[in-house]
Amino acid sequence: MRCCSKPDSLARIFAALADSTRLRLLNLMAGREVCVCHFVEILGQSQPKISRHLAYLRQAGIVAARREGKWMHYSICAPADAAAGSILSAALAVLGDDRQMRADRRKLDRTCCAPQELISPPGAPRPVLLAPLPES
Amino acid sequence: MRCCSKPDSLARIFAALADSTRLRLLNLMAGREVCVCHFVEILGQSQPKISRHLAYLRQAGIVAARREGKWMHYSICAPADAAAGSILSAALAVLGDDRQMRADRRKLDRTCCAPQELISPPGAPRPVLLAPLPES
DNA sequence: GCCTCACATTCGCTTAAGCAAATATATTCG
DNA sequence: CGAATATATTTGCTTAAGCGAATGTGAGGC
Repeated sequence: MRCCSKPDSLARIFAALADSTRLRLLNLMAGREVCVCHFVEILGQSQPKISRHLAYLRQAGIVAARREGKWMHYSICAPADAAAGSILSAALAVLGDDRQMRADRRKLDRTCCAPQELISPPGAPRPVLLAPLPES
Repeated sequence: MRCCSKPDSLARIFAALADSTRLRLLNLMAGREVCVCHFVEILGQSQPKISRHLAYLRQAGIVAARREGKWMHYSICAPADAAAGSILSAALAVLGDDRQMRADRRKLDRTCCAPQELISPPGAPRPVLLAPLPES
């Protein structure tokens, strides 16, 4: 399996969290599965950029992807390493205190609960609520 | 003050933690002030390398340096940002579960409690116990 | 089969990180 | 002041990250 030392694996988790775009993505995924189109819409950034960061998170073992027709849904999954999981939980908890992060989540809530009112291409999937992380 | 957005400041903390050498340094400093010579000795890495990583941590606002004669002592200080502080605490807590980290700390304990027995240049300062982080 | 939509990936570029080796600075001692 | 010790910084290099722009791919609809 060519696994690396534990300190390295911890460092890798921190590296995955060391980007504000990725933090915003994770914040939006906290507790729910989210479709890529919503990320693009809420962050207001280019689709390739969002996609690349999602790929990074997936490779880091932090998020899982699920295809549903044309749409891809992403959600947070507990990392294999328990220590990494506890760092991730701490990070998500702290994100909740941030203004920007809360604003992002409000936007997602609006997309979820007042669907065709303003945003999202018609027919876009709604964000779905998920159980919280295994180790909270 | 040219301060940056909160997500960016959080990302910066994670970046500071995203290196295994820096994690080992922080682990050794948890709860105590440590002299550079001990870092070099325990990690078994070059002095310039250690010094650069300490400079990085200092710039990130995570550690403070204190000069005492020829020796420099480093210790963890609570970051200005409370969220960053709570991430740092979580990180330090998790490090304690790691084999390598515990081995490092044992070495430092030996340097501290069985002084001239084997290691350290004669006259090197002893690591000093400090109060734990403000927000633990 | 072709077109479109929703994503993903590649390319070319710029910037930052990490390293070893060398050099500089500060302090103490003689 | 000069030498020695402890630490910091610079230099030159290699590698990885992040970005926009362009291109590729998989699923549905006609």
